[in-house]
Amino acid sequence: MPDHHPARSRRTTERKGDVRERAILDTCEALLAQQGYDAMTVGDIAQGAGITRGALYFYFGSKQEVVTALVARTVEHLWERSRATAQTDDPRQAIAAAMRRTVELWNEHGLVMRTAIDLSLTVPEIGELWSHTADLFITAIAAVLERAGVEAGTEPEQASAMARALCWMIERTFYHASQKSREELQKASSTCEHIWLISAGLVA
Amino acid sequence: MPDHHPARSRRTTERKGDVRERAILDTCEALLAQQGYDAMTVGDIAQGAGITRGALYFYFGSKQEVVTALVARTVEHLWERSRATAQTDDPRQAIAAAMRRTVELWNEHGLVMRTAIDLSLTVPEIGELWSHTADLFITAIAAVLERAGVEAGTEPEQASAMARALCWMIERTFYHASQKSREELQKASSTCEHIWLISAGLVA
DNA sequence: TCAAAAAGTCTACACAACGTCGATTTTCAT
DNA sequence: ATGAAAATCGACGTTGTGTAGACTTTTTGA
Repeated sequence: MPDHHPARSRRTTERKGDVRERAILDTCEALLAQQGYDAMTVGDIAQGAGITRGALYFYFGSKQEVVTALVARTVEHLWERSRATAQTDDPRQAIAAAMRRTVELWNEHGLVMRTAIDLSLTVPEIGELWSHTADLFITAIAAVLERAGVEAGTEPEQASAMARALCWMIERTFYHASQKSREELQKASSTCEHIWLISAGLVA
Repeated sequence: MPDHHPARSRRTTERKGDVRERAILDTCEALLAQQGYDAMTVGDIAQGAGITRGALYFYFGSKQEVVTALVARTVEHLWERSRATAQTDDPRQAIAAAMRRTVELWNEHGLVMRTAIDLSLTVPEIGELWSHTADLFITAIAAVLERAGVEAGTEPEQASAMARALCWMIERTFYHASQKSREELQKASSTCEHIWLISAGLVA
């Protein structure tokens, strides 16, 4: 709506701060991998981003806010990615596709996802982001179960509740497997897919 | 080997320190419920136990050590309790009994169990305790699956791997449900039991 | 073009919690 | 009752946090 200059792409300039902000998040992600959340200090992040602590506080109010922003950035990816996945009517294919996608997501973003899970209790904002993400998955799983013939509803043995349990199974199994290796993750995926299929009544 | 006094039961007296130590752990558990791990300070624990910080460091080297001891104490309970459970040959009954027992454990010790899970990554000792506990459950679940006819082995679709996934499903589902209410926990239990039964091939 | 406003940065400070130390008091077995 | 071991205390040094105010760079618009 604003900005009528004809031959100009959306945002004219990229604020210097935008670059720094990205540098901060990138550094945070790297440090998270190297030292873990507790060991990582605000000074470390600032240093890695090429500024002082004082300057970092211009961008974020605390270490928690930095990590929250990092999680938000990552979760954004997940959502985009999920939206972009082709839809299938055949439950079997839908399940296979979902598991394949999930493996990719954990391979790419496992570290941040694990961090998000770990901090969900401590940092309410992150808990919010993660539980919202989980809800998306639960809804998707429930839809597949229903299409496969599982009775719809929220009672303990109906689709919604089962989808929730399956979602947590996948989350936790992948959480552990992604800490070990890609091979483990792949195996874990097979197991989860198998249980999902059985739960949907799609296996003898 | 030492101590030959005939008419004396094992430990003659209970050291004053033993009482204090228990008081510290009790206080820690209470504070954990009230404020959570991060908010809880060593000073708080000491005060709650009726001593100063300095004195507390006579018993434990750090806040983490205190919590680790608390987790160890609780986990001890779990093991005793599990050992004391009647064994059944009928898989259906075994599953029902296991789930019933699990609900009880989470009702009684949910807070500490959740704390143990949360700190597993940060505090290696706690991670150790918890993963060992999980292994016990995984072994038990696998045994039931095998007795129900699931092929034994560690490949992705065999008993061990499935048991692991089911264990994480139960852990995570109970983790969340126990934060809400006993009713939620009960429902969660039904759902998990259902999926376990299906996975064992015990449901049409 | 250029000056004022906005954005970004730095150093220094005050604070909270941690863990340690040495001195001191209490407990307890003989 | 007494001496060694157990338990307690208060004070100290350290580290990491978040804030404040002064300073520099960048952007904006007349």
